[in-house]
Amino acid sequence: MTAELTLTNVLTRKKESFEPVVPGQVSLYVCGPTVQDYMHIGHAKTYIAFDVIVRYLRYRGLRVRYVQNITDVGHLLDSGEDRILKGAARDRVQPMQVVETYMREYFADMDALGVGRPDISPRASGHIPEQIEMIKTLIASGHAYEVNGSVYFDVSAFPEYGKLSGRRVEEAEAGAREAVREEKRNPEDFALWKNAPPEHILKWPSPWGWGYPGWHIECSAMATKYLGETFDIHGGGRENMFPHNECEIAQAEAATGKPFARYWLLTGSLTLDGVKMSKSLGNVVRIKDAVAKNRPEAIRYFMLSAHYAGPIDYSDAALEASTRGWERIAGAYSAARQWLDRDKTVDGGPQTTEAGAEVAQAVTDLRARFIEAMGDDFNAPVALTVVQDLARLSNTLINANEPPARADVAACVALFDELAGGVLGILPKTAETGSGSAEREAGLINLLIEMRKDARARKDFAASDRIRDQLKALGVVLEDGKAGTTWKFGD
RNA sequence: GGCGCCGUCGCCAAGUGGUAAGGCAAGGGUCUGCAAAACCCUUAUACGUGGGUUCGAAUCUCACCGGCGCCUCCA
Repeated sequence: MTAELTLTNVLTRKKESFEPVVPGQVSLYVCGPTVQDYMHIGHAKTYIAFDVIVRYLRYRGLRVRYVQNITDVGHLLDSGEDRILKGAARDRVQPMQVVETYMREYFADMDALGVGRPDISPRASGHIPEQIEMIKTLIASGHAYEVNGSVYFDVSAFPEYGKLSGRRVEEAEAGAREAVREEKRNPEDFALWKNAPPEHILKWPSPWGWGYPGWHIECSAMATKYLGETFDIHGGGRENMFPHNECEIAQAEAATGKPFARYWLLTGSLTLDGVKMSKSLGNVVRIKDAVAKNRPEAIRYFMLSAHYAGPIDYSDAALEASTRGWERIAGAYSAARQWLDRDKTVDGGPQTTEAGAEVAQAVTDLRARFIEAMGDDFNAPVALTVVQDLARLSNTLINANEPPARADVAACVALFDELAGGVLGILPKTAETGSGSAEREAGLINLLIEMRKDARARKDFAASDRIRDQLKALGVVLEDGKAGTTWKFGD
């Protein structure tokens, strides 16, 4: 594949051609979740976006190392203090038990959404020595200073601070408590290490006494540890651009003297019915609840229907519309697969047709359009339209008056698997080769379809409608097409 | 207040200098025992508003209006 690969680099505010540090390989770091509560659909947007980006890069033949951290310490212990520590005290559980619980929930949610696991999921609590080392380096180079057992980054010692978010130092405002604020030389300085009050449960020994790491140092330390001092892509949600991502850059570049991530990809935010989700408004939709009400593939379709860098508004109506759009693709895929299965046992169609060359060319064109769309800053919305066009091609083929060639239908199915399945991950899971019971189920349904076919042949429509209605009550929908009856799960 | 993103058909959404993709919804048609699905046709002379640049702008520029995100933990 030689199609171009460009992406919008937030750091330069330009669309650039992607050139990895090591040709053929991609090092990617994405800011992961703070595991202190159930994951919500905003997380789903970001991680589905990077899941598809990683799938596409691999599809293009690149070797990807995908690192995504788990924040289980740090700022969690600061603002999350009441939640974690009070809750932990009340329930008499260790903070790490809380963290463990939600980390498992996070992975379960991602699995349900078909989001592939990162290659490395480093936890902040497991990299305290690395963080301490980096802090020591920063102190030695004059970029940080210690006060009362805490260490702060001296923003004035890093002139480039603000280059990602476009903010200038003078604009920064300290958000820390007054006591902490007074310790700092400048209000915009931020904590690398915090002295632990006696009531803190999670704390570690350090050269500056017992304490815990600051909010941002984990990402700098873990990204450079697993990807190198300079790596290719850093991703995350746009709302973390400042201060989190900005501080990551400052820490890492001040410590190593080298550029940190070369390309920054930030995802747009998700709103719910037009407003931001927040716990105080009580309008947070958890992933597990969304998955209970919608097909995971349809949720992916919805998230991919808008460009990753832009915003998206979640609502029941929007999900409904996306589900309909997804069903067209899933239906076309399912129908084509069933056509192939039937064709094996019944009278096979012609192996080639005059239209064959045309179909082959169409398939080639669709693949090229897909690769080009995704290669242009991962334009998934356009990629989806290519899959929609494939659905039209496939549907037209198997519903035509002239029976299609088996090879043509097979080519459509293969392209569905390759693009919609492999890269976008939106093909119905139930259509994949299933367990023994799934095959038995399919066999039973096909038996009923045969019996209904016989009933229709002798004009016994009461019997044929009974089969169709009863199956529908069981969640199996029959659809009569030109080439025979297909079935799908539905309501 | 500062930084940044955005405003394209009823809804969602691509397009970022060359004359408006796609999906959903709606209307008409074909197919069907009926139904569903599918397929075909129709639906923005128009891209928040007003100027400017250009042979030419939804695309560049200025102003204004409106929405959103961040500036405090947040994907």
